[in-house]
Parts: sequence; structure tokens; C-alpha cells
Amino acid sequence: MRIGEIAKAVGTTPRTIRYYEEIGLLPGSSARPSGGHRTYTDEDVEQLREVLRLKDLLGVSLDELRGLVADQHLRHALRGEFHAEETSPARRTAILDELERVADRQLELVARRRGQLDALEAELRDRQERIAARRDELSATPAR
Amino acid sequence: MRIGEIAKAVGTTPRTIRYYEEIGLLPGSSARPSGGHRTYTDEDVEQLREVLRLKDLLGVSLDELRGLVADQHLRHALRGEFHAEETSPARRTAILDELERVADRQLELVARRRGQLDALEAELRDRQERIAARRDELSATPAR
DNA sequence: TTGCTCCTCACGTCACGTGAGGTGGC
DNA sequence: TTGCTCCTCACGTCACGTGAGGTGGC
Repeated sequence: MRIGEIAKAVGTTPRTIRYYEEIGLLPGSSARPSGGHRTYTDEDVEQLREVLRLKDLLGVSLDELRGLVADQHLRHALRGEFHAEETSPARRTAILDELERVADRQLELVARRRGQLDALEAELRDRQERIAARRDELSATPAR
Repeated sequence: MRIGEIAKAVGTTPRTIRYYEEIGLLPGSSARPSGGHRTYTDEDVEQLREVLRLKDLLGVSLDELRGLVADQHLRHALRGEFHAEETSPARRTAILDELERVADRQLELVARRRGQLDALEAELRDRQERIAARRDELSATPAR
């Protein structure tokens, strides 16, 4: 998969992906001959999509996003290790603990944002109710 | 109220407020002698705070924000007219209609965003549940 | 008078957008 | 061979940050 395709798949531009690679946010298509085309896997697509979604919805800077990218990588690495034949049950339990911590971290960020949005939505609904109340007052006291 | 105070009150910097004035997003402190200090009212604070909140939570560009600013101004103007002595009941009804449309527009934007966040939160919770299920599987089949 | 905040340039920065000119794979 | 997408500079832009040097109000 080439850069144009992945960009389209995750809803961004080739330039943005190259820029992320440039500042070290993305690992940089491995074993690429300088000047050669970058290639991406389906896993890359999935990870990048998730990261961009968090960036958009949480409104974080690219520097803060580094932490989220690190978590995404950690998640995929742990999943791979979990499913490997030779991984012991004890190690598997430890992996699950760590995966849960990653999910908790992301959920906390999302929940905080949702709280802010909920508050705003509540205010707007409140405003609508006050408008409705005014309207009732008006129709109750007809024009004289 | 001076620019440093309003910036602190709404959680931004003087530079940002000057920039918004420069690009015409904010009206520009009226009747200010060139080189003289900008002054702001409590109403300005309230409006700017609301606008910045929408910008942050909705992640819009400054160009899109112009529409939201226009709505905020419209809202305050209509409220003033509504409470004026000489406004007829018929006009008051019309004002309520327009205020409701403004609130509807803002609610729709907020609701859309909330939907996206809800979807993300649901996925993260789902992920947590799958982790819990895996954990149950592991403890059910003890290490041999 | 002394701080403090304000003012206007004006250059710097972050996160990309946008050509300019050239190379690579179906 | 012809399009198409890719590549690397490199300059432009948007939304401000950050001094530089000077002025205004308690």
C-alpha cells in the first residue's frame, strides 16, 4: 500500500504523513531506499487512523500525540506477544494488565472531553427551554 | 477591563485577542485612540468565552469560527431588543424564533461531535470488556 | 518616580499546503 | 510510451509566540 492510498484510507494527505515521519511521530517506512516509495501495511492503516481520530477528537498537539502513538504501538506489540505460541500464562496475565492500563488512559482522556461537551450541550438545552418558557409567557398575555 | 484581564478571564493570551481583532474576527475595541489601550466590557468577556469554548470543543478553523461569532453577536443583539420597552409582542415572538434557530445550530454542531466521542468511548469500553474476557479464560485454564 | 501593563512592529514557530522539477511502477 | 503516483527540496500560510523598544495609567 502506497502513501496516497493510506492517506485516503485514514482521511488525511500524503504531505501530513510525510511530515509526521519527518518529526519522528511515525516510525518511517522501514528499509526504504532513499528516494524510493514508502509502503504501508493494513496494520499501519489501523494504527494511524486511531491516532488521527484521537488527535481530532481530543484536540491535542503533535507533541502530546506522541504519547498516544506510543500507546498504540505498545498495544499492537502486546497483542502480538499475547497471541504467540511460546508466551506463558503468567506473561499473558501481565500483558492483559498492561493492555488494560493503556485502555484506561485513553478512556480517561475521552471521558474528560465528553464531560466538557456534555456541559456545553446541557447549557444549550437550558437555553432552549428558557426560550420556550418566554414563548409561553407571550402567548399567555395576548397583545392588547 | 483591559486586555490582560479579559485574556486571563477567558483563558487565552493578549496576543491571541489582538490577532483575532487583526483578522476581523473580533470587532476591535471601539473608539480607541490609536496606540491607546483596548478596553472590554463584561459582555465582551461572556461572548469571547463562549466562542473560544466552541472553538476548542468543536475543533473549527478561525474561518468557520466567524459564523459562530456572528451567531453570538446576533444572540446578544436579539436579547437586547427583546427586553426593550418598545418592542411589540409580535416582534418578540419573531425574536424568540430566531434565538431558537441559533441555539439549534449550535446544538447540532455539539451533538455531532458528541456522537463521534460516544462512538470512540464505546469502542474503548468494548476493548476493555474483551480484555476482561481474556482474563477470565486465562484463570479458567490454569497453567499446566 | 517606580512598577506594572499596555502599545506596535516584526521575526520565529508549529503544522502543514503548494508548487517545481524529477523519478518509479502498472 | 503514456499516465499516474511517487520522490525531495523549498517557499507559503495559518494561528499564534516571543522579544524589541516605547508609551500610558494607578
